[in-house]
Amino acid sequence: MEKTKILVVDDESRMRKLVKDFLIRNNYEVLEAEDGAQAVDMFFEDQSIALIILDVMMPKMDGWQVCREIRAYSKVPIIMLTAKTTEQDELLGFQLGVDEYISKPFSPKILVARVEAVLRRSKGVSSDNILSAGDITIDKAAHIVTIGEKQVELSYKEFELLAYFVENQGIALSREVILNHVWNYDYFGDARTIDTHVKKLRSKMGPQGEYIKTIWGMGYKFEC
Amino acid sequence: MEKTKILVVDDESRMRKLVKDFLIRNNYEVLEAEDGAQAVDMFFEDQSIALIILDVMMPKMDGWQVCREIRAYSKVPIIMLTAKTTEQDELLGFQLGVDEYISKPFSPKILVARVEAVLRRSKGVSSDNILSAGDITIDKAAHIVTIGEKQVELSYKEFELLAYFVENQGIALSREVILNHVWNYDYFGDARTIDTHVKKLRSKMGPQGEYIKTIWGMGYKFEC
DNA sequence: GTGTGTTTTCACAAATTAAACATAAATGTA
DNA sequence: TACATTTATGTTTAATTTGTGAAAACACAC
Repeated sequence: MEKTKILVVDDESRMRKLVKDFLIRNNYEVLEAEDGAQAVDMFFEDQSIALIILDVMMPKMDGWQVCREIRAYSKVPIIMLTAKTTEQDELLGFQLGVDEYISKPFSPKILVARVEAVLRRSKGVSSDNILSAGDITIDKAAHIVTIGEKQVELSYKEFELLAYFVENQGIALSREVILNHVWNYDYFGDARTIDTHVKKLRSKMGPQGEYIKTIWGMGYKFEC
Repeated sequence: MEKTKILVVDDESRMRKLVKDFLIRNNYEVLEAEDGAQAVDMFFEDQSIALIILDVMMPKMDGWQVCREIRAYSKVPIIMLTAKTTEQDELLGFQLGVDEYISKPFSPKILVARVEAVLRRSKGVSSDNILSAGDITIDKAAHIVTIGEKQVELSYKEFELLAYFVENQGIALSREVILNHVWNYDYFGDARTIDTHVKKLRSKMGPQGEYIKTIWGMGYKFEC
């Protein structure tokens, strides 16, 4: 699979390098921009940028302004780097559609964890009704699941369950939570019914069935 | 972890029960008030209420008035239940600081989704379940612990215990306190059980296992 | 009604974890 | 140092959770 592209915007080259290094070490592809104008240009030229990390403090055009311009056209996830986050900032950021903050100085682990969390969130919310994970494609409108080139025949419940897993990939889901979302809220059946569906899903999905991981004592998690 | 408390205000007990049921099934704690005065009283008595769901149409004091009184002192998120939302209503609500509307009749999914969205927003943008200490990162959503670059496989209890330690780093924790938080309050087993888990945690954590320090005659403390 | 496919329940085996126990090691105290 | 306590650790036992196959319940078309 293609590496995920991240655009890092900061006027300080040292900071850009720092962030870039962490991300590259975690298998991301990194583009750099040293000011807002360049960032906006790059973003509109390269449609495959999956995430933007934006420093707030920049000469000429500050991070908020960059955010505003990009948000006028795109819902791409944006993470803001701030010296320290005040409530004011958070409120402003929220109105502008910022997805996450990271306060400087930050640890590499936090940076990567936040990046992953934001990407995870944004994955589920694709513009149309098509979800995907690895080589699995789910067309919610047509109720069709494809793995690789081949279409997989799933029953209604199996489909709903898989779609829910993919919408929440990377997140550990308890049986209770799954029941509430995939079944109706007024369903009072046995939670073990999920196990049976998971079993059938795994067997129908072939090797990709292993994407559905058991979290012992907790529930399940979908992860490629 | 503590459940999130939601105050539901409606004069019709049937409607209260309906909303309450949905919320409880999603692991919220629900308080009820049957009129505005009671709602305001309850809110100021219980500081831990995280969200208020307010019916607009109520005898004596209507939802708008309740909202006004609460907003005079608090920024607690408020969701309004309306028969049908007119632009007028929205404008008024917006001025009063209403966070969200739900039109009756509503589906349980919509209710819970809105509640979750509002709570997420109110927690600040960065509401991700990521803890860290030194080079240890804990992603509570994904149920993943990373030390340095490497992922560590922990059992359910081990994960919960480590998360609790990291959430309370630097604080000396007695066995009793640990039992009450990581195990259930109604757990009456041997407190020495903790020792066994600490042992396994330390061994799985390698050198970082030493972050879990023994406080002789007292309990344990996590510190980098 | 019959037949077909789906969903749910159930029972039991397999896997995994949690708890208990026994003993060794460490710590604090007189 | 000797003794009492407390903690660490390796091992054993018990309990819990999950996987699986099969049967029962259900839904729906014919």
